[in-house]
Amino acid sequence: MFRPIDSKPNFPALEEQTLKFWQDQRIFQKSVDQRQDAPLYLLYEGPPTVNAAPGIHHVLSRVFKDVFPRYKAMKGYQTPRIAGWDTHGLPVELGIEQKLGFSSKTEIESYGIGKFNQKCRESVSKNIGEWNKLTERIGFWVDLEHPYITYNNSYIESCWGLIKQLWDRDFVYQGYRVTPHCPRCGTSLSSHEVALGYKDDTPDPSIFIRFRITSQLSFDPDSDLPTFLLAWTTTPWTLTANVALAVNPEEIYVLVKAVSPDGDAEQLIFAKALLEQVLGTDSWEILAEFSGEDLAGVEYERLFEPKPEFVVGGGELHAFNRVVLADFVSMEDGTGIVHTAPAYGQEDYDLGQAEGLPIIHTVDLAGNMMLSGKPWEGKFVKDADLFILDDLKSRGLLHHQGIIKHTYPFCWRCSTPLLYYAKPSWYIKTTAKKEALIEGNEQLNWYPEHIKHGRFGDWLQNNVDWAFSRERYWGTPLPVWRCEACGELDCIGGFEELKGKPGVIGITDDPDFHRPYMDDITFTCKCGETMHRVPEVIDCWFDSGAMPFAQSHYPFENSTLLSDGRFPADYICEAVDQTRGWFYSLPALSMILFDQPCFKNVICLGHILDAEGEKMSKSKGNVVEPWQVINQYGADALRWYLVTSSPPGNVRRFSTDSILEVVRRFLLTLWNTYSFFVTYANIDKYDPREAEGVENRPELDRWILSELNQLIDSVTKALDNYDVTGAGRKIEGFVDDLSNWYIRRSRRRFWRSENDADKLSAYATLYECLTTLSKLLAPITPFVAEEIYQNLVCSSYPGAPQSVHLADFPVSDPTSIDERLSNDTKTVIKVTGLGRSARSKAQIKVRQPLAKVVVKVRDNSEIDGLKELQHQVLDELNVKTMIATTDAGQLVDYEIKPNLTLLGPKYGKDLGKIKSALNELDAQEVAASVGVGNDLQVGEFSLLPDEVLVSTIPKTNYAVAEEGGYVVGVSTEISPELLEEGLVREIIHRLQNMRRSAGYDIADYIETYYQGDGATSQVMAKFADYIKQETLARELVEGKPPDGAYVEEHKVDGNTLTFAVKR
RNA sequence: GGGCGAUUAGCUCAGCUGGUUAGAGCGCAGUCCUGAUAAGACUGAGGUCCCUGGUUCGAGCCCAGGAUCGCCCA
Repeated sequence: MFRPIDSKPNFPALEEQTLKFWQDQRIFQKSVDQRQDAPLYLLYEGPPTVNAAPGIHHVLSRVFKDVFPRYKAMKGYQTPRIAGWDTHGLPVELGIEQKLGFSSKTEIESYGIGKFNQKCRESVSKNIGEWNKLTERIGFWVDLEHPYITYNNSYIESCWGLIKQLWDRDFVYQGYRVTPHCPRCGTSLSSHEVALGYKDDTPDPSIFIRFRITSQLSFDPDSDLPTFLLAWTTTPWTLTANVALAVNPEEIYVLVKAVSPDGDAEQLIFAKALLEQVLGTDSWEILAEFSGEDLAGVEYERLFEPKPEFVVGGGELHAFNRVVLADFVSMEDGTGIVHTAPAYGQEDYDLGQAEGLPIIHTVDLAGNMMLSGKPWEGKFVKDADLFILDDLKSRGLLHHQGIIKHTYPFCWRCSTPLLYYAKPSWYIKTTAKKEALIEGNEQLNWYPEHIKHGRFGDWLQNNVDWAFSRERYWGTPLPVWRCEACGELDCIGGFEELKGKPGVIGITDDPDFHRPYMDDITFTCKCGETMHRVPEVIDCWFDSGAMPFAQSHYPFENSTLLSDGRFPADYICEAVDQTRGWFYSLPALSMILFDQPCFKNVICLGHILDAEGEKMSKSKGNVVEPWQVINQYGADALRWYLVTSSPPGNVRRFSTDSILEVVRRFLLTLWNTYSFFVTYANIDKYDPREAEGVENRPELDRWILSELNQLIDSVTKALDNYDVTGAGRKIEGFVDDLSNWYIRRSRRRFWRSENDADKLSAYATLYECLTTLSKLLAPITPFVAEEIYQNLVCSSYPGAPQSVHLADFPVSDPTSIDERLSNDTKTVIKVTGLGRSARSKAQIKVRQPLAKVVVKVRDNSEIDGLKELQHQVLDELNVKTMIATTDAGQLVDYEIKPNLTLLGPKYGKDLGKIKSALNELDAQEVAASVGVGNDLQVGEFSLLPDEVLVSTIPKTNYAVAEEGGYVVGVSTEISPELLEEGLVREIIHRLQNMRRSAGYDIADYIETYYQGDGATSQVMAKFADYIKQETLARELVEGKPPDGAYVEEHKVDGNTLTFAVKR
């Protein structure tokens, strides 16, 4: 006996029971342990940042992370999965800052770094609890009991070990990094914060400046006139830090003779494309034309001579500045010559690095000009602009000026304009491994594929060194100590190493590897003075990129990690915003350190928007709360929706209505087939063990088993190819076939009272479909799969695996696949659909039997197939005979068309003529002639039979429906015998409904009473046996019903009848 | 401003190498069927395949430009 089930399931409640079963029996544990000696299949869990509670988008990635390891576990792999939590970083700090009401770093420091970091730790620890709860509830199987947490000492120490390896191989250096800086708050802003504060239509000066050339130019015609490079900027104050002018090597530049706004003749060099925009349409003359490349190295006079201490880094400052080449120089606005100040722009800085240009700082962190003896010293940069312009004007270097309105970032806290400002920073020299990174990317399988050479490939092509230090508090401390006296640097690769340093002090018994405790540890330098840790912590992306190693405390433990099969991972999955985050930090570290990529396959998910296509955000209040969905519909419904609704890489719109649709269309359909099976199997006391190896199954059973085995094939292929959406959609199609064709067609086989071979075969077949489905579904909807498996398999087979997730994934049996039968059945389904359509047009209900159906199919093999299965057609359409043919002559008239696929390539432009000539011919004649294989003369062209397409138009003496080459007609004449039969069917239908209304059980026997006049009650008597059999009636009595009977009055075919039923 | 992606019915999505009348599910209206079904079948309404050009005998699909939305970067 199977456990009886509710035909109206409460999925969330069922899932809670399943969760409890998994926990009590430690099924996840077992699913990993039982494959001890099997090959490994590894997922790296990209650690979610636990600075807030999880949202629906986290459910998305966690479901996609879950499916493949579950699948591989059933395929025989060992699949350990370690959970991980990303706990460091600015978002966590900002949350605490907000809670404490701080707006600057000085406030944090006076509050105390130790106390501040403690708050950060408490905040993320609390969130981990929330994340654990949701992770378990959605059935994401990952080891939550032994997670890696980036704030743990062991994790931090691994990061130190890796940094030390980079350090020893000269991959770490100190340089500058240009960050958006708020001069009022005195702090850098993250890109997210910058995005909060862009303002359109910000007015700024737009100025054109002359730079006097000092080189001899090869293309300079002999002239006494002074020659200038003309450059453009919107930030005059940065001119004080100019070190180069950049031109685009691909663009055309010109030397023009012009009259200046002041009326003097002069020679100017700038981009030809911007000539009219800058100088207007006349008053200039082109003297020479050349490419930007020709300008490389041209030298010019500096506008301002910096004090020596202003030069803080980069290359040497030469007597003259020079022109350099840069692809990013655009012809959109300005002059095509870009003023370059590496201290005040990211592009400028990168260019400076590439060209070995010096870095000049003329502004302090408060945004004030440094002391230079000029009129603008000590002024805020925006105020200094005026003084600087005056100065340039007085020296004849300002060509002209105006105002531009553009988009500019402001501080989201205080609305101060942000300055791009180069600050000291530590770098990892990723550019040294750029080619290896690009090569490594070739070895990765990206889903969707376009990311590989698109977004991610481009990012690698434009690789710049990784600025990995942060001037913050809650993060892995950079393990570099510096001697204040001699400047000696020492990178520490582990805690033991630190403890062993000469003269080390400040180490406590129970150390915390965070600030400020690490800041307090000092040791003695070779020179005899004290070494202190530098103040920076590291980018939390380094933390996450280090997870393949740090999650195992490598290299301090697990020394064989890289060689024992635990590296690289088979699979990772995150959303598309990670292309420059984790998708990068992960291979960057493993390629640089170990020369190999650390994962093989990656699914890159699209983002989730709300039902209107708007981004979900707290301020809009359109954020979907995952718990609400799960509690209402269940985790399986959510999982199925996320997996099947759209391909993983797409942006998707999320609405709870769609979840309801998924429940109805898929989960309930599945449930109903399951419920149907259990109901009847229990009535018949069906035992699957008796039915093993049933031979000679009827074609309907062979058909669904053929479909089932094809399904196993295609699901396996799809999942092997990381296409879970395809797998899910295939399963959906099968469940639809199973429910709406197999079971519908088989119902009578299950109702029959005798237990014959046919019935046994039906049970065995449906049982096999359901148990196989439970395994196919296990990776995607693990809960309902478990429910079906437990009830159908475990109940009958005590020796079976304890859980569906401990079972093997089904393997297709090729001998069960009968493509011919599958195709023939497809034809039958098509034909019956058309038949019903035809009946519907003639308004003849299916209960009314008809004499004949004529089916026109596309070829002779379909005729054979259809004849093979004709009883299905007869039964479905309730007709007596079927005629199958390829000639629709008795149903339709003919229509002819040119076969464009063949004629197009052959006749090309003459196609138009052929088309109109063909229209002139008699379709009936052409059809007949072409049908027997004759060529066809059309105007001047002779067409082959294949080159003419013959199709049909329905005639009137049948009710006809047509689609895709099939034509189905049902005869509309109804004889008295057929009418009588229809009447009997109608009566049975009414009685069945009455049984139901009376609330009788399916298997209850009844007594039936009827009273009435005319033909209808005669029919009752005539077909009494048949009616009794169909409605499970012991007696059929004409006369008054006894007390307690259920009575209804009916109008059947114009006669009034009183029916009564009694148990 | 740059890069990547998307745009097909009211909604969610298919659509093969360019080929004849662009499909499914949901929703809506109607008819039918039902002894598993919260279901199913059929019919109908619903399409500027984002727009504009181009290539081609022929474009939802290829090319160019543009629009809108999303993401990443400025």
